[in-house]
Parts: sequence; C-alpha cells; structure tokens
Amino acid sequence: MSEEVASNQSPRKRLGADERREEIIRVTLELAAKQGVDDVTTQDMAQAMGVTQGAVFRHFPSKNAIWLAVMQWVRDRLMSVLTRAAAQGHDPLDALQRMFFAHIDFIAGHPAIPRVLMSEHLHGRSTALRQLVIEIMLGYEAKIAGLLADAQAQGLARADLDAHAAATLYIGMIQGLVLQTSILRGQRTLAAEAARTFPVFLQAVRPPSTQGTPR
Amino acid sequence: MSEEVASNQSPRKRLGADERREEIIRVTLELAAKQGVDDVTTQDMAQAMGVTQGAVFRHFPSKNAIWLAVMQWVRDRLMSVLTRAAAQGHDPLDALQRMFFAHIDFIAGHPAIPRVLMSEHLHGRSTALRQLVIEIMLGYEAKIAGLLADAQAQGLARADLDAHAAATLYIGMIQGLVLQTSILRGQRTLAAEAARTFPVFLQAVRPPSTQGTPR
DNA sequence: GGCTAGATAGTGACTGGTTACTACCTTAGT
DNA sequence: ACTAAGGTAGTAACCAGTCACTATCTAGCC
Repeated sequence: MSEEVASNQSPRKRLGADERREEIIRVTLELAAKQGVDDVTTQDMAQAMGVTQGAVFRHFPSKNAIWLAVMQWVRDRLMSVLTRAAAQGHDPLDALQRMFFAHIDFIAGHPAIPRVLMSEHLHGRSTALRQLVIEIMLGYEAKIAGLLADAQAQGLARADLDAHAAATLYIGMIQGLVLQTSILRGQRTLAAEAARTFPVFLQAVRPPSTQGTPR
Repeated sequence: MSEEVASNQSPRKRLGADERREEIIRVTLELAAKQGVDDVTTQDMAQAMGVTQGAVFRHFPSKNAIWLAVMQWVRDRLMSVLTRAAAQGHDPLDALQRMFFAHIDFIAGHPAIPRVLMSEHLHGRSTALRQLVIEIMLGYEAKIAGLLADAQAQGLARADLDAHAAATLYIGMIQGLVLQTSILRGQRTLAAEAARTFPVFLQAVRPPSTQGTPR
C-alpha cells in the first residue's frame, strides 16, 4: 500500500514533500505526452493531481525547475536501461544493438520524451536544461564510439570505419526516427522503423569479409 | 531594386498586399530562427516590419494561416533546390549525394527550418500544417527509395539492400543531424557533421566489390 | 492513551504581464 | 473620390508566480 495512485481524483491529498515532487514529475511527463511540452501549464499539473495551482510552487521554485527535475529523472532511468542492456552483449556490436533497441523501447514507453527533446526549452537559451542534455548526448556518443573502436580492435568492424562519425550517425538515427515517427504518428511506429533501419546501419559498420555472415 | 529590405525600421510603409504577405513570411522565418517558433508573436512580426500589430491580420486571417504559408514557401524552395541538385548527378548515387548536401546547405542557410520542424504545431494536432509536412516527407522518401532502386539496377548499390529502409535512414540522418546540431549549436555545425556521416551511410549502400573504389 | 504545540502541505485570491484577434477610424495612392 | 493598407484602442483569455491563511500531520509530554 505504498504506491497506488490513480491518474485523477486521488481522494487523499496531503502527500509528503518527496512523494509530491515525484508525482509532479510523473504527471508532468504524462501531460507533456498528450498535449506537448509548452502547453503544459502549472494549472494542468495541479488539476491532474487534484490540488490547486499554488500548491505546485511549494515543491518547485519555478516551472523551469520542474522541467530540470523531469530531465534528470529521464536521464537516470535511461542510463540505467542502457547500461543494463549493454552488459548483456556478447561482443561490442551485440552490445551496440542491444543498447539501440533498449533505447528505442524506452522512448516508445515514454511518449513524452520526443516532445521534450524538441521543446523550445532545449533549443533556446535554457542554460541548465540544455546543458544537461548536451552532457547526456556527448557522453552517450563517446560510449558508442568506444564500443565501435572495441569492435574494430576485435575485427568485428571494418578497420577504415570512422568510429566517431558512425557514433554520430547512430545517435542521429535514433533522433531522426523519433522525429519522423512523431510527425508520421499513426502511419509509422518507432519500433518498426527502428527494426528495419538498424540492419542497414550495421552494414556500414561490418567488415566486407563478414558481410555474408549474419551470425 | 525589388528585394532590399532592412530588418527593422524600413522607412516606407504601405506595400501592396502581395508584397506585404511575402514580407510577413520572410520576417516570420527570420524571427523564428532567432527566438523559436512558438515565441514569435504577431507583435514581433509587426515590429520587425515597422507596422502595427493589427496590420498583420489584414493579410492573414489567423496566425496559423501564416505558418501554413511559411511552410508552403519553404517546401517550394526546398523542392526546387533538390530537383536542381539531383539533375546534375551522373548516376543515381551521385544524385543522392548531391541532394543530400544541397538539402544540408539549404537548412544551414535557413536556420528557422529546424525550429519549425520541431515546433509543437507539427507534433500536436495541427491538421493542415502537419498534413503538408507529411506529404513532403513521404514524397521525399519515395524519391530517395527510387534512386536507390535505380542504383541497385545499375549495380551501384548492393542487391540485398532494403531500399525503403535505407531511404528512411537517409531522411532520419538529416533530421537527426539537424536535431543534434541544434542542441549542440556552438560546438558542432550541421555541414561538418553531415560531411563526416554521409560516407558512413554510403558504405551501407555500396556493394562489397566497389567498397575500395572511392571514385 | 490522550493532549498540545510546532511544522508543513495545501488553499484561495490576486497580480502583472502577455497574447491573438477585432471594430472602427484614418490616410495614402491612383 | 474611391479603394485598400495601416493606425488606434481596445478585449477576453490565459499564465507563472506570490502571499497570507488554514487544515492536517507528527513528536513530545504528562
């Protein structure tokens, strides 16, 4: 009996500060998935939790701080998922593939993430939030480039591959598919497109000798 | 003397309706590049043109109609640029490459385009605007898939390539690089990242036999 | 086990600011 | 003088953030 909350009209108010903070984050992501990041008002958040708008500002000093907390929450979850997926890989390329599909699954399970990634907050001069995302992206890219370099050392990737460029392409592939399927929502699904395009990416990585050796 | 207008305080007002419509489109794109799509107000547009806010609504019935006109303007220019670039290709893969870099150049020359592509208007239920972009994207993808199929027929692309998936990757690569460099603006440039990642993409397309044959 | 006092989550009303859009009037150009 | 572009002055809706007050919970005490 420690974690049951209905989306609307939970009959009991007065949560502890930590619980309320977490619910604000949860509800904010939920609303952002439906109506878009910039259209989520503090009034919407309060209404979704069954409290008044003023109560929101007891737990966060500003709306910007809410989005920062949301982004940190997303980062922690995503990194956990990616690390776990990579650890199960038998070799660097296998780890890469597992990370890719784990990432795709994670995004598909949190429809707000595409919206946040494209929100004006990130592309304007939002200081803290944008800096956080930059760190995530650069760290992620370095990790992918490292995996590709390992694959090259083991002869699993072609020697003349530009590992850095391939890592940029890897991340670009994810972000591009996210953007595409967000606009083409209803006609395409992220998971399906990802499953079709990843093998094409792999062909750019694998050495010519093992091209015909799927397993 | 048909196309000189200063960004602010053009001393002469009272343009013809068509000219004013075009200037609204121009100024809107200019402002969107600087401050983001959703933060461009009709007041901003008016101020940038040296007229009052009410004057804007004499030429467009609503703000949404302005964005629709902007998107149509962008589509017309982009399609013209792409068609011209493709026509100069000596073979399908060459045409693909020329289209790619022409597209990148076009986006780099119009910094508002990334913002528009990620704007809430496109990812919410914006009916007309979103439908327009969907048409552009699907048409573009079909064109790329056709080029790849031609390349396969001429032995320039590997026979087992999934042309449709590769076309999705092609577009995703553009959109992903746009998203990345928009967030990493200042640290990366779109043109440089594009130049580094496109060869990686090409390696996924080219048949093993010609892998070592750059030209 | 009941009582009280301090702590704190939540309320309600308000503010200053911004926004798309409108109706009526004025003025420039032919 | 007639037409169309622009000016003026609104309006109603919405939003983030504030503040004084109230209701509820909890710890310590007898």
